[in-house]
Amino acid sequence: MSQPPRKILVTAALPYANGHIHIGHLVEYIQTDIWVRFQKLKGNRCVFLCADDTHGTAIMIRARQEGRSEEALIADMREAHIRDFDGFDIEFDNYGSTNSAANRALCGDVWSALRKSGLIVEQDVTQLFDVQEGTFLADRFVKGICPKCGAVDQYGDNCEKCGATYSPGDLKDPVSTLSGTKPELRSAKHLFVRIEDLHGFLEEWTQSGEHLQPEVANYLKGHFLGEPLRDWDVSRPAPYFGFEIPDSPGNFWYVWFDAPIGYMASLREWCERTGEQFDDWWPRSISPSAGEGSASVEIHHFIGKDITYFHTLFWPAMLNAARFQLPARVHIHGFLTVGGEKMSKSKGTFVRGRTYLDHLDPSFLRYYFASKLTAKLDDIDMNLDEFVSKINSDLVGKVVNLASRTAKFVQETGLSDSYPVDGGLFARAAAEGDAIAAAYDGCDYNAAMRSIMALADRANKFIDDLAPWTLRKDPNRAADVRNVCTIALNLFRQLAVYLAPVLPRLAKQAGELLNSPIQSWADAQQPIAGTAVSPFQHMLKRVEPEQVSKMIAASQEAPATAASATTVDGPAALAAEPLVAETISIDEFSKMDLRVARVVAAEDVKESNKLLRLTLSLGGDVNRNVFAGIKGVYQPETLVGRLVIVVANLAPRKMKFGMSEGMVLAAGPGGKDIYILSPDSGAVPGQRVH
RNA sequence: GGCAGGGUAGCUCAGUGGUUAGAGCAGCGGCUUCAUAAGCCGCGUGUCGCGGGUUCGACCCCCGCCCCUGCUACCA
Repeated sequence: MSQPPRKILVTAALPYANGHIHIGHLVEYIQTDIWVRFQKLKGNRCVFLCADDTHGTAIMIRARQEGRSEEALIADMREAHIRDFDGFDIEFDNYGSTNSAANRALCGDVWSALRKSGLIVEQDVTQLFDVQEGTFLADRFVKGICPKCGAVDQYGDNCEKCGATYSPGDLKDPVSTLSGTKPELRSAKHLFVRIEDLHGFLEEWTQSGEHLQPEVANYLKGHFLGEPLRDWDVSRPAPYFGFEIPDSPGNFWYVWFDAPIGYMASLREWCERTGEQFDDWWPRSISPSAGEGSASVEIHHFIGKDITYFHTLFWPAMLNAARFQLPARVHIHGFLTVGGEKMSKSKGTFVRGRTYLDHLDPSFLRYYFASKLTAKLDDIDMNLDEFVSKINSDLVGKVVNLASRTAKFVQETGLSDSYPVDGGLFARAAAEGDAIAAAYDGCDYNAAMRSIMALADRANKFIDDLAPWTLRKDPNRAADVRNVCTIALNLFRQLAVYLAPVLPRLAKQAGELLNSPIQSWADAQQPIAGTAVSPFQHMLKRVEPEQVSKMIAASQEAPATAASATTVDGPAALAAEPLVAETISIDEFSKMDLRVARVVAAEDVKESNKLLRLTLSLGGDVNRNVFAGIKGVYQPETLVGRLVIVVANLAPRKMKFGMSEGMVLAAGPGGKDIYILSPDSGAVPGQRVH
């Protein structure tokens, strides 16, 4: 019954600072947050850590395109991430950044341990180099013709058409997607970790059955552990946004080296803030196979299946080599699909967290995901109709309804002075607490939600059978009414405790209603009596399907609008700006390079009262950073995805906020009357306007 | 190609070597009207992907096949 409290360190994967949080990310953060809240409610000591993952080529390139520093970019994104997580009640004990002093120091520690173990080796790596941009090109930044089958537009590492794999040097007619220029082969020194030396350890750790789901263990065994492990390339030559390796000037730690160490850095920051000892929470392990004594801390990582091998091979290898305690468990979840399909920008199912919050209550998503999540790494599907009906019938119709149909009968009197005889209902539900707890602890939230809803059904039937609204008509039965409602409200409160990890707001509201705060999992074991009952207030609004469709519409990339109208147009516009009398030649016109472009990012320039910062794609990976004076007329979110016309050869202009590399065409006199030009549907980014 | 996971009622999913395979939602009929048009009762449906095999008996075990998804380290 009462085990000693566990000491648990929990991490969720670090979101990359290159994009906003979307509902796919939220599967993980909600899953983890529920687990952490559950552990805390159980009385365990639990620390929940996360951070922004900030390094790497993608960040460097994007910052360059936006004409600002990497630091400015990641600072903005971090702020947005924190705001989004907060909106979903995801409560980290510390939210750090991999670009922090703490992380640099810890990377240094781990690095020198690897050096001392003799695991670091040097090898030359030949890669394509973009001379114009002055940077080596990762495979995804090179396109060319497949050397095997001749398919065009293939990435540097493999061909999507014929499936051939090759090295970027083999690619025919390679083109850098950054600059559009032809890259050249150059070789540079890279540093590798010889993890094959740890093969035996990894075999044992991954296959022990204790740390990983069985599918994952099989995957690793089949894919990696069956043959010698290849050396892991952990450095990148300059220029690279990251930490320079102290004993190898000009080389930087690869982003996947410093990202997981970011977990530790976040812990260090938390320790500094709270006075806790780092070594108590992430000890140096004496034994390389990490003893998990009862007194020691358990480390739990929650990740998506896309980053499995980083967390189950490289990371344990690094920890082992540096003699840090290994994770007790890596919990791996699947991807989110919407309506049975991959999230899609054009279908509007690629929903950002922020967009969701503009339309819907975060509790809904928390509950919905909880009802779908199991311990397996299957993908989970978000069916929007089901989403609406689950929220409305489970949460509103079953759970909250228990309170809303009885609370007002006892508002005057409060709960009965002692808990009445209820035929064992409360006790039976209390007895299920351990099973529900086990489901939470084992990440089988689906099972937990099923059990809880079954309890809600029983409670509703109880009220229905006893019909307090009928009893109420007989003045002699006032005590019975009070007793029935006392039971009903206690059953409601019990459910609120069981749901508290998922729905912290509901738990708080239940506490306020009954004037008895929910603070612990054990609160579900004892009924309360004699407390006052506050006036009932709505706890959750039911979902209207229109809210969901609006959210989807707001997430949809604007399709070309087909407007047709036969109207009579007035002369005012022409009068305001008369036609220009002077003519130009076709040659003069053709000096202007007008292009179709797609808005791939749009954001507010805070310091300016007119400007939005737009990132325009001209196709491929050719992007332009353009400032447009349309703030207040267009919401940045509504621009993303739509096609515009840009003057591509307008001389770049340095502005206070960065470089503006073009101009988006719009009609209208200005002020609020600004109308961006769109090409007809069918146009694609990069096409020239003639 | 290989590997992993999945294919169970209209939808989303549970499930176990053994009597007539389940839940929620949707649908249909009734009751109720306290409650956020909420609640309660009753009803239906399924070749449990296909074909073999093991077994007294398989949706669950084995083999083959089909379909879906994902992965396939020096990309993130």
